Amino acid sequence: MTTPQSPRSDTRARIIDVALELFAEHGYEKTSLREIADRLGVTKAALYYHFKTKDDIVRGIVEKMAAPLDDAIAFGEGKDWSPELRDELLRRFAAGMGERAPLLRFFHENQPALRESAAGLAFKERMIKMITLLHGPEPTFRDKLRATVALTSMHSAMFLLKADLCGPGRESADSASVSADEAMEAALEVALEVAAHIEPPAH
Amino acid sequence: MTTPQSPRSDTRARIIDVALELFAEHGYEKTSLREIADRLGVTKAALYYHFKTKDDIVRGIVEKMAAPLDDAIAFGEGKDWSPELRDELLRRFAAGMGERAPLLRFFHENQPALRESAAGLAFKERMIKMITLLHGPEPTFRDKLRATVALTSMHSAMFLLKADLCGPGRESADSASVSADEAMEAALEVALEVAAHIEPPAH
Amino acid sequence: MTTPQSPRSDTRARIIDVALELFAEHGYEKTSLREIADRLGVTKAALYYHFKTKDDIVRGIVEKMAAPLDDAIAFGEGKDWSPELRDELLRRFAAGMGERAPLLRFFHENQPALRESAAGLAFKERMIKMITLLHGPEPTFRDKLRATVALTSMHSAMFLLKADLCGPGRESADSASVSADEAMEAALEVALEVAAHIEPPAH
Amino acid sequence: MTTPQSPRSDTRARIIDVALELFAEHGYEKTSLREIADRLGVTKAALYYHFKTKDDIVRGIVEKMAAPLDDAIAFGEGKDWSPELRDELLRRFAAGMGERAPLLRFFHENQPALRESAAGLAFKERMIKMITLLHGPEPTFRDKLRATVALTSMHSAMFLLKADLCGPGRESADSASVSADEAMEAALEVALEVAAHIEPPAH
DNA sequence: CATGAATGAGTCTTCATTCAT
DNA sequence: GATGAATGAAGACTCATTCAT
Repeated sequence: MTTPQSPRSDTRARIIDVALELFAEHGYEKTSLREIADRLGVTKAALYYHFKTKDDIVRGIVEKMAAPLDDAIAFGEGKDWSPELRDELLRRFAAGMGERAPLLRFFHENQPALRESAAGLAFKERMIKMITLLHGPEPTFRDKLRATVALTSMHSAMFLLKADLCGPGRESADSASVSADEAMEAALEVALEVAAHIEPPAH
Repeated sequence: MTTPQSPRSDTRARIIDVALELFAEHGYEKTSLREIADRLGVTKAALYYHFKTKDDIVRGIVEKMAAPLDDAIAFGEGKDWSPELRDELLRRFAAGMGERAPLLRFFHENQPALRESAAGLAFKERMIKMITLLHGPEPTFRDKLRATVALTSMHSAMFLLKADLCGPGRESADSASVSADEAMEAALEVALEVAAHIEPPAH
Repeated sequence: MTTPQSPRSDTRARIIDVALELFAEHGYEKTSLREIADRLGVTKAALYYHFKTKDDIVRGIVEKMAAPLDDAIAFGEGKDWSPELRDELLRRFAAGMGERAPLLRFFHENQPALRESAAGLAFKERMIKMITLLHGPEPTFRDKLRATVALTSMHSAMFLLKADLCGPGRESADSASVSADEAMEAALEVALEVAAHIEPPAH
Repeated sequence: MTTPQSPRSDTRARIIDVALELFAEHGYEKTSLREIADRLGVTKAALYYHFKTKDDIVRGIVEKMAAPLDDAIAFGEGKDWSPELRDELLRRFAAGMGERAPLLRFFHENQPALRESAAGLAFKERMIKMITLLHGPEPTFRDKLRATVALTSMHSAMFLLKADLCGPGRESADSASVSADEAMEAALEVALEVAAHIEPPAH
């Protein structure tokens, strides 16, 4: 069903890339199909050859970019919960999403739009699945929250990265020189810290 | 005729309340001035009597709702950093923002719109200030990130709260029964956990 | 009917002055009552105390400013046409309107608005009356046209005056230094030149 | 279905024609895009397919209609000034603009709107260029004014034509029967009269 | 595969005007 | 004499979407 018989055309893939970039940067609502089309050098109508609707582009984005998340979920599902599993899940999530930062940004910063979108909800389902895998069985609300917060640390790291650039004269010696990769590394560490507090039932 | 409670029309205040409610629920872009006006039983033009522009309503929201944040900042500013100060700041932030959850939701879930808004940026500045007070002097990037993540825990708690309600058949015994207040309490605890890892320079 | 029993309030007069200034500068349509009110330091509603409607302000302008025109018309009416009368009429028109340049500008540059305005038509009537007095009895179309063109020379002079300021690098030695008064003088001369060609019936 | 006359839609051209007609008749500000669209039997949005903005329609009008003016300017530019050149320029201007009377009307009667329009200023530049060609080198202010007044005679003729029709009971025997063509002829003659007074430097 | 042309619904915004106080 | 609050109508403009070619 998801495996196409042919490369599905280059344009389709380019639309997805450009759309995600713009959605992450300017937001879903503020990004018009014309902008996407213009940046690709095609007409709006061309987009409609590849996608039935604007929301369908989101579906395309999710389908293409959520693979690492699905892999992590597949890896965790069925296995018994353990601190090691928990940490491995976070590592896989970080590895997969670190390179797909725009997707996370899009997800976190466009909830209102995504809430009304089938594709958006599908991605949210995955995030929630990931959360449940992280906190394991019989979680307290606190545990659920720790799992959730751990998953958001990546996005927070990006927020910080952008914020430091704009803020006037607030560049402490070290943080100004942090690269995106280093930021993601730090995000994983902090995520592990948070998750470490998750207390499994003492069976 | 419509029972005016106070001599000076309270319409302005009502606009702010309704607008924040709708902005948080449906998003800034998806909330039209017509919706706000309708829910208030006035015409769109009435909104323009009180606010020069849609974005100006955001400014109004921030000005009215950011007071607790400002108080917390004022409390922390000038004081020497200490773990106690850090925790007290978080407590004050939680106390102030817990009751203003919609504001936080609006802030986190509408970044694209807020990025292009003077009022939005003003609020962001406050959040960043709060972050710097939390991590104290000479922070590592990790410390900054911990401060940031701590501040987001409140919003994550709300995300969880909503997610549990909507998600189909995923109500684990305890979390379904968590009240908003309990959630905020948990959020504060997790925030304190995260912030506890902040390592001050060993002067 | 036009003679008020009292100074009619200072505000009324100030409204008229400011309105004409703005109407001439930015045009009738582009000038909002708010602009007029703001510049006067009063509220829009205050304007409505003095004038029933926006168009009524135009009526006020005409009533206050058209006096010199009426004087010239009164002077010419009833008298037998002669080249001397014609020239004297032009001189009086020039003397009266030179100081009321904004009125002429308003009239010439806002025809579309004035065409739909009772007050505007009233002023137009006066201009047409002036034209008929200028060309005298049994005019050819050419004569009428000469009279018309003569009356427009004042406005053309103002057009030139403004145009020279903006045009990039087009300031020939003499014209750049022309004052408004000199321009009006020149306008009268050219008007007399044009009118001189009017050929009266050789009775 | 609606009999498309030419392969490439002629809608753009029709918009320009209808828009100029309405702009000249009711004024730029008072003409809404809905009116233009309605008269063409299309929707407002269709206008926006062809023109980015209302002002862009003006640009379209000028680009399409100013050709004769450009031709006259091209003819005059570079040539040494002489009374013959001056008169030939006027003749060409009259020939070109006589058929485009609405454009002149639009220009003269909508200055406030045109002053704020790039397209409007572009046309004004041409008019000013035409003026400078007419008066030749080292003009006195009077000469410039004569050139200006000469160019306005066409518009004054139209003013007269319309005035006679509307004015109540003021139709002198001959002028009522003047056709548009005759009026333009008269306008050219008067223009030549005015321009004849231009005094070139006695080099 | 893709475009050119067009639509319908809706957005923010502005304005002249009104009226109780 | 004047204001504060509000309205109704309208305006320019944008956008996702459609469809014949």
